[in-house]
Amino acid sequence: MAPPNSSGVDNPMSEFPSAPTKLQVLRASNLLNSLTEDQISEVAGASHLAYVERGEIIWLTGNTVDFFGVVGLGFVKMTTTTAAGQDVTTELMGPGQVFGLLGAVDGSGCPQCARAVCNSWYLKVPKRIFMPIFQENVVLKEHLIRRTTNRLRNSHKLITRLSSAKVDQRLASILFMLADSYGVSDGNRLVIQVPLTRQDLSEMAGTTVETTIRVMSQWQKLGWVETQSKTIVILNEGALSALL
Amino acid sequence: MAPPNSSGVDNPMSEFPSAPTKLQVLRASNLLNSLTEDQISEVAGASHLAYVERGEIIWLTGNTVDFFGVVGLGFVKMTTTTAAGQDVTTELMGPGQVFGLLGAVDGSGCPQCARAVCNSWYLKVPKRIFMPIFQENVVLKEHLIRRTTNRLRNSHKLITRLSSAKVDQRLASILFMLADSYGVSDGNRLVIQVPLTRQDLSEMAGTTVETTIRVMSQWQKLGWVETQSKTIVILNEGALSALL
DNA sequence: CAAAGAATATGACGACCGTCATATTGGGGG
DNA sequence: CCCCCAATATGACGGTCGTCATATTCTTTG
Repeated sequence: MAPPNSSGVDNPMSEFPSAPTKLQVLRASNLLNSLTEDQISEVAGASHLAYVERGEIIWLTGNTVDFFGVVGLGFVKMTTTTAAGQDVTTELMGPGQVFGLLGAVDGSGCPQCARAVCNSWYLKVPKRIFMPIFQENVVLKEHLIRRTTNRLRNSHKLITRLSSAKVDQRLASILFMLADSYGVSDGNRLVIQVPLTRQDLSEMAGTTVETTIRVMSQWQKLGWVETQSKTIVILNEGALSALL
Repeated sequence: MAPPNSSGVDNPMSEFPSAPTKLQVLRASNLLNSLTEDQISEVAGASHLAYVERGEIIWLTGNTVDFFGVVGLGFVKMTTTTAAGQDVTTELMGPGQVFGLLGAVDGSGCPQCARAVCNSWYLKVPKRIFMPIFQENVVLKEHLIRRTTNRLRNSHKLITRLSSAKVDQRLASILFMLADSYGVSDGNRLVIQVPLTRQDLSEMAGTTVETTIRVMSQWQKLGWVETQSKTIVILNEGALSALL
């Protein structure tokens, strides 16, 4: 994958999203922005911006990699493939979010696959450079506890939904979760600025593409949601909430 | 609940399990045993052993408590109740395991309900005493990162199962997970020393009691498992594995 | 020991949704 | 512009398992 224009300037002639700078990525990370300026400079200097296209695999489950990632622009999903060949998305990482750091900290490598949801930029932070900094930084450890706790909490919520909710409830719940993190209100419209296919949604909801399409199609006909190529818009929050 | 004999001596006249000592509980915790001897003594001195009976609630979701728990003897399950009134167990804490500490660390209180699976002893550790010790202890923070990461990993595994596996596969998977943590090999028998009802299993497998009973009943008829009042025994690992 | 309650067992029925198939639409590339 | 592929839409069918009901067994309590 030839790197596109990474000068930080939006190039209207190019289809690629403009690359953020390494410093921008690190400063946008609410986990890593607790590093000192010197440490941020050191990490930025040793890191590399990488570009991935939609669907591209960053690493596979069980791979050994010498870096962890920070999403700069776009989204990365953490997935597991079942014995039956079905993909399950356990987490979606958006801009500023770190992925793969825990594997570095506990030496377990890559317990899940990391794959780009859309064309994205991410920062590859070398473990070799980062881990000594991590070892000396108590505040970063505290932040990591909090971040990991938050992720555990979200996992518990997902478990609860998967255990008992009907598919439509699960999908509504996912839309609200996405709106919480990546939604923008625009009048009566709640615009989820994540470019997700029905396949992506189905992997998060523990169902099949066909079922996801059916539910979303019905909601579109009812005027409850609207989808465009890069967004999902919640038009009737009340109706979706009432499903829960 | 009147505290039973807590002298540390097994009383054959009593139906209550014998109480461990506070020091035993702390030393058995692979998270808390990284404290210094002085800190362990301080924590033990300020803590109280508590006894709960089967089904008893230690705290409800949303409660505010001034302690976290360490299981001494028995098991505690962390549950959420759905809008439809169904209980979902996200985690099972056994002897030596800490519950509620993350709520203390991040100030979120009790995001889940803690309930005794069987008659159990646990240590109530006052947050007021513990948190200053925690703040000064980098090794404990590192251990907590690891522990929380491990729990997050296990949650991802559960999510994967719930997303796509059939009920029998889910139950088999849960039996193996339990055997991993709490199983003892005895010849060809893998004895899971956790006293779980079909209700408990169903809450962990995201299904109903009736369905759990059907599956387990069938496996008993096939000679694959055997259940007694306090244990589940895997008799045919191969057959259960083949379901996965 | 007897009674009560909890846990387990089982049957009947139907709803949810997965599977398989086919058609249509939308987006990207040449 | 055309072609190809991916994404979405929809139908038919059937399997899994949830729901409701009832019976039996086991455990606990007085």
